[in-house]
Amino acid sequence: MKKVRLADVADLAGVSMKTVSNVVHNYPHVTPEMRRKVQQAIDDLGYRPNLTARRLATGKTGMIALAIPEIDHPYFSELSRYIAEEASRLGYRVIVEQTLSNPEAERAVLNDREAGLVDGVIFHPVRMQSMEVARLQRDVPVVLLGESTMPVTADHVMIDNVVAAQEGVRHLVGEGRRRIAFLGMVSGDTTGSTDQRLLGYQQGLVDAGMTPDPDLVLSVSDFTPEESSRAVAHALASGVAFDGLVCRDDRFATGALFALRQAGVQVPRDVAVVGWDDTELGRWASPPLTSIAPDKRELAATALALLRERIDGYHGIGRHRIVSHALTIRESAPLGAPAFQSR
Amino acid sequence: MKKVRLADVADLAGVSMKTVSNVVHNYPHVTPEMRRKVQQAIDDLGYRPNLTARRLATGKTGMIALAIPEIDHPYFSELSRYIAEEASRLGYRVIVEQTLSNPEAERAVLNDREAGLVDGVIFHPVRMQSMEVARLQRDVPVVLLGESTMPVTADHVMIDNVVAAQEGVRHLVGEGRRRIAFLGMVSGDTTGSTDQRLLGYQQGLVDAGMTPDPDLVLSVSDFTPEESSRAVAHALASGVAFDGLVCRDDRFATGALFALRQAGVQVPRDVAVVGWDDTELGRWASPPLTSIAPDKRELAATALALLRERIDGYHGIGRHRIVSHALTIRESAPLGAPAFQSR
DNA sequence: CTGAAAGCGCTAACAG
DNA sequence: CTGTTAGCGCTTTCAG
Repeated sequence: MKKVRLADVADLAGVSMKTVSNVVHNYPHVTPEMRRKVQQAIDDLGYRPNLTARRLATGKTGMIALAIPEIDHPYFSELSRYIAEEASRLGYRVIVEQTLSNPEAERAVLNDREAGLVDGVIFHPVRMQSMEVARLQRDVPVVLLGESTMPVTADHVMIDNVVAAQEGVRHLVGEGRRRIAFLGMVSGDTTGSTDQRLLGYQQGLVDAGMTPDPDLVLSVSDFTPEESSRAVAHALASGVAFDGLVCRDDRFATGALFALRQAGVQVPRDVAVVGWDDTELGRWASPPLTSIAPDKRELAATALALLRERIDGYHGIGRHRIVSHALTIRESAPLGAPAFQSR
Repeated sequence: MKKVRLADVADLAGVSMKTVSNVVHNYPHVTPEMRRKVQQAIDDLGYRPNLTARRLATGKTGMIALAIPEIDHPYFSELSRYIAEEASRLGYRVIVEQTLSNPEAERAVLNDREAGLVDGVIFHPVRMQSMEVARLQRDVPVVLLGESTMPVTADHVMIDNVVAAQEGVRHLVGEGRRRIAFLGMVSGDTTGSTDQRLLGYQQGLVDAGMTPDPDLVLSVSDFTPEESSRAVAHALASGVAFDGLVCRDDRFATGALFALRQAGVQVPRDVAVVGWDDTELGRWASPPLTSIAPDKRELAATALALLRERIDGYHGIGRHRIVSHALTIRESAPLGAPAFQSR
């Protein structure tokens, strides 16, 4: 019961390796009788093709790497799911590379010490700068995710963060909010996702004829709900007054909801909250979060489509794709619930 | 800038392939001068070893598969994170296999059509029965996760569900709850995780001198918070009265909290709720969930340790490991908040 | 301590 | 439509 090879099957069936291979691959032109005989031998021997050998011979691994900061961040776990599903649809297996936002780990994603592991990489960098990505990128096809400005050498998929943030602000303004804060600058987040969201937030205020107030931009010391909660609690304690809040992501929004509740501030009556990413975490928050919803499925499909083209030989310049988003309205910032009136 | 091979490096350096290989692998007995020369050639050529070829030659892939129902279920995404971290610590890469609780997909995990993809598999089945696992399991080392009764042919890691559920009940009883319900029978969940939790729940009631009431065992039609919420709403509407609730997992508990809130039932005053898995979802629920907390890190470490031993040649009988758990107390079922008294 | 050569198991070009 | 054979790139005895 050991190591059955293609050649063994060929021997038993009394045919050549090529014929066995043809059967394994379901090639059309094999006589039914031949096919039967070979299949018999395969079954008898319990033969299964060795993937590694096949890869060596074909030069294709049938695998892609998905490199993300944290597997268990709700946004990334949900995105991973769609990517896994789409990949499997295209016949790829996915190997997950968790960078934990570690610069070295991010570098290792592109600067791999060995080759031939995967056919392509989908990479969401957090610390790595555009230039560095360009410099390190080698022969492996790469599609970048996330909101930073990306090098023209790589493909890139994102949503329009500026517009999305503007829409979030517009929604709050439309509901009568006049002092709208932004939650989540994080030091070390060098890729500019937050910057773009902040920019859109400011733009949204200007669009509404308001003047951005620096005091209303809240910083968080780390990418956790705990820190977000702390930041909001601190702002409230410091007397920063706001009736609307746009958050960098649902996790931060979750922490914010907690802090507001602790402080006896009612949502949405006193403060309307908008999250980002539309994750399950926000969907079941109390109150459920209104959230900017990137089309994760489309994101996954687009990323894989681009990657596939690269794998199939496309060598052109980097392409940028903007994927659609929506504002999912829920209780934390509902329609028709003007400030200071309970529903 | 194409395909630099080991042989090319050897040529340039004017040494044999073996020597280059020795340098690449940091073998001790190479003269410093030789090493320098070879390293030079490696750098000049930008050589990187081809993993696939190495695998073919060594027979080891350095990869393990993690097969779970859903990547984005909070419990599994958190578990995945620890497994990824531990795997990377041991030098393994992880490929994620999402079964979506599909029987065929689960079968495919063990019954793989091709060999040589991974060195081992960590598998959390949901639909597959013990017998079937035993029947399908082949030569690849497998460690099973989850609570079903598992075949003696495979290793298995779990927490003691019965005891954990008893503890959950005991906690509620200690806080003065007298009508404690259990939420989450799901049809099609054939592995018995829920069964064991239910058993522990019943045992816990008996321990406290109470009589299990079938009406207090709530069924859910699918593994989603939505359905859980619906089930609880239905129970409330039907006049089922309870002052404590043990949930099959945090997701169900989240749905339950929602339904209770909608119905104007206060948690924990009117109903104290205990979740299961201690996920971020529950940590930020409102109120934050008391939850049975499997030690996910230990779970991951144990599973990988067992798998590693198998990969390294252990061929003995299946080993069962019980990993520790705790009851994390939070607001949904706090200490010192007897029923019908607000805090 | 280094070099030569025989695999690892499969694919694919090329004949037949 | 089927058979032969030369790789794919690395590891690893086994001599030297």
